[in-house]
Amino acid sequence: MISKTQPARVRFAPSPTGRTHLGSGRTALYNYLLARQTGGQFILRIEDTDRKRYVDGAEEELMEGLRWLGLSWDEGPDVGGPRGPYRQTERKEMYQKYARELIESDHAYYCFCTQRDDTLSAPEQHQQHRELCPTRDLPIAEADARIAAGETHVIRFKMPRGGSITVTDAIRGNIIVENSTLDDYVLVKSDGLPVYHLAVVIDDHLMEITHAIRTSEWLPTFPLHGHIYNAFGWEQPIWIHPSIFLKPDGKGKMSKRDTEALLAEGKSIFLGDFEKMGYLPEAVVNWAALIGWSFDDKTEFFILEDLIEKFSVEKLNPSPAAINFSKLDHFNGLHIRALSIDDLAERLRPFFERAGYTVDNAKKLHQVAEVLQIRLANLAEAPEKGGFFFKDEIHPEPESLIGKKLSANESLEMARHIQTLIQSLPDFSEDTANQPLRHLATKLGYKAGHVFSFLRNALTAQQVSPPVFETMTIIGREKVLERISNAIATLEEIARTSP
RNA sequence: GCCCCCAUCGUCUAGGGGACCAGGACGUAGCCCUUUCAAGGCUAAGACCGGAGUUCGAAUCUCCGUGGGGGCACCA
Repeated sequence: MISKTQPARVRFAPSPTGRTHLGSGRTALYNYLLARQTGGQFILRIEDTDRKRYVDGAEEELMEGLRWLGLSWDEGPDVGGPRGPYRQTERKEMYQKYARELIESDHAYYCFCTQRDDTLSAPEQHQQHRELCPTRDLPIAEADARIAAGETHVIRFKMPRGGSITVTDAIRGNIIVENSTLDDYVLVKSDGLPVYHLAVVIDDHLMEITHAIRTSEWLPTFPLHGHIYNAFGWEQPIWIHPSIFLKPDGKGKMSKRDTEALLAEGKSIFLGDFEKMGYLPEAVVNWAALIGWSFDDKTEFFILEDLIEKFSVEKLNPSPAAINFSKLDHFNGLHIRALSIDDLAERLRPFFERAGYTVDNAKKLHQVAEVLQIRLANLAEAPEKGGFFFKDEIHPEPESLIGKKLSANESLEMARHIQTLIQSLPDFSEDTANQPLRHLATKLGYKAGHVFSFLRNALTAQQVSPPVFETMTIIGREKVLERISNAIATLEEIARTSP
C-alpha cells in the first residue's frame, strides 16, 4: 500500500526527441497526482543525453502540453530547484564521477571495443559482450593509460555471470531474472555522456525520488537498474510500471506510421493537437487517466481535483490497453456540458474567430454558447453548427425552403402567413410563439413540421440547427424578419419559374 | 530466436474463493421524449482464452499450454 500521507517526490523524465504523446501525458499525470495527493513534489527532468535524436523545440512543446493539461511542476529546468540541474546534459560531470566509482568498486569496466566488430563471425555476433570483451578484467591503471593516450572507450556494467536478481514493481510484484540473460550494458558512451540506465539511477537517487513511474517498456532493463542500485549500495524508489497504450485496434503500440494515419483521419495522440481539435484539457485528462486505471465499478467522470484525491497505484491495471477515441468524444461532451456558460463562451470564442467570424457581442456569444452546449462533441464544430448566428447574410438552399410534399406556391403562401404572424408577435419565446405558429399550421392545413422547417432553413440556412425559438431570440427581431423576407423573395423566384 | 510482462463483453474496466445465471462505461440496436439535431430516460445484444489441478465451492489460487504485448542499441 502506497502511503497517501508520506510526501512523494516523483519525476516525469521525457527525452526531447519529438512530439509529446498522450502516453507521456498520462505518465506525467500519474506522477503529478501522486505528488499532489501526498503533498510531495513533482519534478520535470529532461533526459537529453542522446544528442543525435535531439529535436529542437521538443522541450517547449512538452512543457506547453503539460501546462495545457494543468500539470504544474515544482522543480524543473525552467523553474530550477534544490536538486538541479534538471537537464541531464548539464549533469555530465556527476555521471562521470559516479561511473568512476563503479569502475573502482569493480562493478564496471572500460571497454575499448569498436562499436560494431565486422571481424566477428555470425555466431559470435550473437554472443554476449561479456564473453567477448578483452578488457573486461584489465587492471584500472592499464585502462587509464590507454585512455590517457586518447583511445576511445565506453564504460560497461560488469554483469555477474551467475545468479539472479529480484526487482519489485508495485503493480506486478517481484520479477526474478537470471543474470545469464543480462549482458554488460554500456553505461557511458564514447562521447562521455551516460546512457539512460546510468543517468536514471544517479538522478533518481540524487533527486531523492521516492516513486518512479514509467511505462512497461522499461521492464526488460529493470533488472539492470536493480543491479546498478546494488552496486552503489543505494536504496531504490518504489517502482511503478503502468502498461503502454496500444493503438485503437489493439494490435501493438503506436508507430510513426500509425500516428500519421490517425492525423489523416482527423485524430491525433499528440498533446499539442488536442486543443485546436476542440478537446478540453479536462476531457483529455479524464480520458487518459482511465486508460489503465479505474476508481470503482461506476464512477468515470473526474476532474483533476477528483483524481488527486482518488488516484491510487493499487488500482493501476497491468495489462496493455487500446486507446478509444470515441470515448474521448464522450468525455469531451460531458466536460463541455459541465462548463459554466461563461466559461464555455470564452473557450468557444477563438474557434469562431479562427473561422473568420467577428465576435464582438459578449451577450450574443453567451447565448450561442448556451444553446450549443448540449450539441457539441468538441469545440471545433461550433462554427459549423452555429456560425450563422454571426453572419450578416445567409443563403439557404432555395430547395430547402420548400416544404416536404408541398409545391413552391404552397410554401410561399405559408411563408407569407408565417411572416405576418411573426411580425405581430410580441416576442419569440416558446411560450408566446409556439402555440400561434402551431395554430397557423393547422388552420392552413399544414403540419407543424412544415412551419418549423421553413423557419429553420430561412433563419439558419441549415437543415439541422438549435431549436427555432431560441434561435430567433438570439438572432433578434430585425434579423429574423430580414431573413424571412429574403426567404420569401427566394420562394417567389422559384414559384415564378416552377410553381 | 532469447528474455520479460499480460490475459473478463468489439474497446476501457469492476471483480481479489461463495454476495456473479459476472456489474459499469464507450460504441452498436430499439423504444420514449421531441419543430431538426443533440442531450436525457428506458431496453437489448455482448465477456470470465484452453486444459489440468487445489477446494465442499474458482472469473478469482497453482501449473502447463495458447494468445497478445513489450524488449533485445554507444535510443530513451
